[in-house]
Amino acid sequence: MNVASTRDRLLRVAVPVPLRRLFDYLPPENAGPVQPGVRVRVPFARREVIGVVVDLVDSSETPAHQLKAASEVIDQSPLLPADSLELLQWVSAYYQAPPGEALAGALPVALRGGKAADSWASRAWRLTTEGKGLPRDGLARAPRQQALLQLLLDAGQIGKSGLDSAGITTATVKALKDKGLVEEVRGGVEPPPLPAAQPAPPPELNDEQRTALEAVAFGRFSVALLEGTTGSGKTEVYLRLIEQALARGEQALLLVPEIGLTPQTLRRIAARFEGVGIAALHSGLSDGERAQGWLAAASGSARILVGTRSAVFTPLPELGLVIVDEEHDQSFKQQDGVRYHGRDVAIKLAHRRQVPVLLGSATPALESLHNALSGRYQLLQLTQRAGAARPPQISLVPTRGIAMVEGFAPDTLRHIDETLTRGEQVLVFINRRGFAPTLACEDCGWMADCPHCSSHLTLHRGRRHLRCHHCDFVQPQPHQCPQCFSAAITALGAGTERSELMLQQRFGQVPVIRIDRDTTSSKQAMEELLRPANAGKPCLLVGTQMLAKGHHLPRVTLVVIQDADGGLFSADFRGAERTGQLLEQVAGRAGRGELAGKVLVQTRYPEHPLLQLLLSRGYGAYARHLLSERQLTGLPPHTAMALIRADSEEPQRGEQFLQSCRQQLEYWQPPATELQYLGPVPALLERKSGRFRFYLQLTAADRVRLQKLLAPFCQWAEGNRFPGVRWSIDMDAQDL
DNA sequence: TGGGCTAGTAAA
DNA sequence: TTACTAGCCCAT
Repeated sequence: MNVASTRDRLLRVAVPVPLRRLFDYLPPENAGPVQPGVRVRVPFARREVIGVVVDLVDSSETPAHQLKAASEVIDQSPLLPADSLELLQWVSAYYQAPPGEALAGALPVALRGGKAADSWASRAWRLTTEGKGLPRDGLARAPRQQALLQLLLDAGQIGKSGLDSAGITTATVKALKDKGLVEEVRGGVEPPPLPAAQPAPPPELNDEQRTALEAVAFGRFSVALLEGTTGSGKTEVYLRLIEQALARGEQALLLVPEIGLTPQTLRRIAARFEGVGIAALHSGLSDGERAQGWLAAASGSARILVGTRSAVFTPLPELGLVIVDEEHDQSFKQQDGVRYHGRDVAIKLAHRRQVPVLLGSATPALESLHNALSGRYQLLQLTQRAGAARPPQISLVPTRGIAMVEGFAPDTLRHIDETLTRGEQVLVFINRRGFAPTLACEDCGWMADCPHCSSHLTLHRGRRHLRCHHCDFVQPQPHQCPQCFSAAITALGAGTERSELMLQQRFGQVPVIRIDRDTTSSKQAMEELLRPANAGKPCLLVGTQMLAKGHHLPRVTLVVIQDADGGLFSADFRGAERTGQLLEQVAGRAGRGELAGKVLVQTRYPEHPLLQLLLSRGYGAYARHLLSERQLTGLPPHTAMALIRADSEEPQRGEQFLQSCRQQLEYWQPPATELQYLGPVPALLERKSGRFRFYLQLTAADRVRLQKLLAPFCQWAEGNRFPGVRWSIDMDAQDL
């Protein structure tokens, strides 16, 4: 591509607005050559925005007199390379998302504005020509400057870390700079430093781990599902694969769920790969740190990228391996904006780049399991717990008709007591934070409901308020019924706060540690709270699913699941799958060390066939059973599903909009076995933040059929006005 | 009569 | 999404 040919071409720009199209611009006056992937500042309506050039074209559908010129080309070289642009355009097409939003979502926030990409480049210093001409002892009267001069004469240039280790301050550097002897240069971008770690020797692999490792072939595309029981050493397989990728001179991408990226995990990776550039991208970082990590990965200085969902869009020029840990985790699916699934995009990425991808989980998503069983993916299994650990013994504790003590059966309390007496640790899992899920009046039946959502308010006694967990509405805790003024108002049910209090009163001799979103709001809080547990002292941990994932607590020998029934009767067809995953993950926290583990599952329905199946034969058999049920009912993963979601303040508006959608769609594609419509139906949480929510469900024999229908549908819906209605497409929706 | 609010509209 | 405009209400 020569300079003259690019100069006069039009820029096809993805602008960050919710419109499903691109916009063409003239290049700015006196602009040099422009390449796809650079950011540009462009006039848009009556303002200026930052967009990304996705293509250079010779002609435009926009009449020439309407074309405006871009005001500035921000980047010299593409911020997003061609393959990232193509992946993002695929995402935009597959998820029916506006291209500008997909592109903007791929850039770290700090780069979405017009900030220069080299703002995060490391700074280094070297001698100017004049400086180089000085004799070695030319600054004898200023010993510190003399030392720096000698260093620079020997090393050529020196960075911040070099200065630090030589004990030279920036004041000295500035002095030489002012004399015109030293100049600053911009180096590459280095990833932000990780918490310090003690290097640890890698553990021995067992036969299963070795087989799994050997099954992954580098240098070409393949998908493998690593189905490994909790504690079976999946992480060790990941680390060995990463090691191999690094040895091949390639970069490795490790995607983890939102709460999986703990300092503990990062330390483990840092400990294994000392001296290797590792970038971590997660929500706990500042915008600057994120940008720095992203750029370090994009420039190749970071060889390992560990990150949540959105890290899948980070450019990795030498990518050789993709791993998705806990691939079943819900947090991989974006719930608003561009509703992509991180795991599925990771597979697409690996396919495009012709590299292997490994999906790991103790409780695979039915989607992945289906692909593995049908031969599309390779199935690798780890059935033995690593080291001396043995699988926990699981038993049901029936609670129907039993006199319960604040949500605990007498039997359960006895086991807790015995375990603590032995000096071991107990973990109590309650999937509900706060003190109680609602407050009710005993006299008139009033209940504390959210004024904006179709849900109850949760009592948070510590903060003396009622809070809605869906919209964050807060009101002070009432002490009499607002309806009949009776003082007899009771907290119904139990959350983590209430159980913590009760357990404290009963087992006050050991620390009771509560882990939920309310106690771990600050960055380091979780680690801080878990310190006594990690120290191995007897203690009681009470928490929500935050506690269910990824923590290795070798002294926990008893796990109590306070209420297993929640998801068994869910209206969402994925309810049973999720409950199974959660129970298996929580149960997996027991007995990870040398001591045997025990799991108590409290339930009102001990005879429930699904519960029986899960407990007697484990998640593997349970999931395979659910898969056959889904086949009979024609549900994903045996079919493809998309939702058209709509919400409005007035309930009829959203519903009517979806009604017209259905009419339009049926006109294009009448219902048939290969394509079925359901709805409009109200969402499970019908009202949220003052808006009524409905969806129209499309189920098709294959994805292509849905794609072919949804693309024109979006054009149609975008071209029409539906006052008061907000709508979106949710391809492969995970929640109803 | 003008200020302030909302609903509607266009974006290259 | 954002920024602006037309139309409307209501207090002065």
